[in-house]
Parts: sequence; structure tokens; C-alpha cells
Amino acid sequence: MGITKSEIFSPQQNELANFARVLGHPARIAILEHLFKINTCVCGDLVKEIGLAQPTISQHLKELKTIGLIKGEIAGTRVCYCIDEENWKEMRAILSTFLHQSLSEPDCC
Amino acid sequence: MGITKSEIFSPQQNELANFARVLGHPARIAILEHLFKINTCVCGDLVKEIGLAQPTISQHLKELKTIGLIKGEIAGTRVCYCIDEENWKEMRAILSTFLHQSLSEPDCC
DNA sequence: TTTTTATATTGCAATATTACGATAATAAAA
DNA sequence: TTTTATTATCGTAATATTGCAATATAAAAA
Repeated sequence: MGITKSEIFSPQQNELANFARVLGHPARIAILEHLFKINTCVCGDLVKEIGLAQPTISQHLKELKTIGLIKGEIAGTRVCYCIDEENWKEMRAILSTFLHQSLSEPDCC
Repeated sequence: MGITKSEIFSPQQNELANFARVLGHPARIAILEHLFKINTCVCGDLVKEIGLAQPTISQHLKELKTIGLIKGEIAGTRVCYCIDEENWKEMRAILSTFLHQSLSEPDCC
């Protein structure tokens, strides 16, 4: 069916999975890494840097923007994208909590 | 096309994205959370716990096993699944490093 | 105003993912 | 041996994702 049954999971589980899903593509990882290095970047730079077509990069940027990890401001014909620090930290906290769970029982296998 | 151009990204970027991708589904989050709570679990328990069909759970377990986050041992007709702590910690380290990048420039937007 | 530049959107093709019924496989129980 | 219980695999349907060419949009430059 290809459709995730979100309704049977908690909002927390869905949110966590959604953040992970957006990080689950190397192009988006590359975009974020580049934005961290050069914290202000227009789409064109990323197209050269990454090597995917302009519409493809634009699409990945849109997804990152929708989930709130980056923000973009129009500057003439260009758009200045950068990390949304506040949301980034929130996402990081959510993921970190999950990643640092500890086992209540010892390993069985 | 639906096919990710992995070859244009670094092995690190692909590995990171791949870990995130596997975490990018609420059923797999729920499975991992349950395994953390009760660190030894048969597939049938997860089917009851989560509420997806048995083949679906089995498929998600396979993906988690393939990437190494869990391991399973046959115990009679059942299979005992649990977190693979070593690999989990490795994945956590990789993700944490990425999540804790800091901006080299102050926020521009 | 026309042209140029840069990004977004649309439409489409191809592949991937999700979910589940049916069935296979395997081992314990009867 | 037959039955039962449990998990894996196969096949399939439906939706999602990825990528790009073509085009639209919008602002700056000429």
C-alpha cells in the first residue's frame, strides 16, 4: 500500500520518525553539512556543490524547510538559506533522548 | 526516478542517511522502544503491541536486523529479538556527531 | 521595457516503501 | 505422524520518493 499507518502510533513516535526520515537522504545530509560550514547559502551554490539538478536540490530544500530545519530569506533573485538553530536544537534533543535510551534488561542473545 | 544517487555522496554521508532512513518509520521506532523496555521479545509480542500485521512486523524487523541495530536468535518456534548494543552505540555516535555540529558563522536570516 | 539571473513549480517516469493475504518453513506438542 | 504455533517469504496493490526537463516566477540588470 505504501502508506504509513501513522494513526496507530503516538505523536512522539511520529515526530521522531519524521525527523529521521528527513535526515534519511544523503543529499539532505550534504545540504545540511554545507549549510553548517557556510552558514548562508543560495540554491545555486548547492547545485554546484552537490551535483544534482536544480529542481532536485530545490525540492530537498523545501522538505528541510517544511520540517523547520532550515529557513530561507529572499535576497534579490537569490534565496539565502541557513540552519534554523532553534528548531535544529529541538530536533537534536528529541533524537538524542531516543538515542540515549538505556536497556532495562541485559542483553538476551 | 525514485533512485537515490548514492555514488555522488561520501560513504559517511550515505551511512548516516541510511541509519536515519531506517529510524524514519514510526513502526521501527515503536519496535526499538519496546525492545529497550523489554530486551528480549518475540515477533508475536510486537504484533500485539504495535498493531500491524505479522508479515509487516517481520519485514520491519528484517530491516532493523540488516542494518545491525537488532539481533535475533531462534528459540524453538520463536525468535528472540533484542537490541545489538555495540552497533547501537556506533550508530548513536555517528548520528550524535552530525547532530552536534556547530555553526561556523552566525545565523544570517 | 527587455533581457538576464536565480529559484520554484509542474508533470512525468522510474524506483522504493509500506502493508497484508496467502503460503512456506520449522520446531514443539499431541 | 499429525497437529499446532510461530516466524519468514512471496506476490501484489497502493502510495511515496527521487530525479529531471520544461516551464513559471520574480527581481535585478541592461
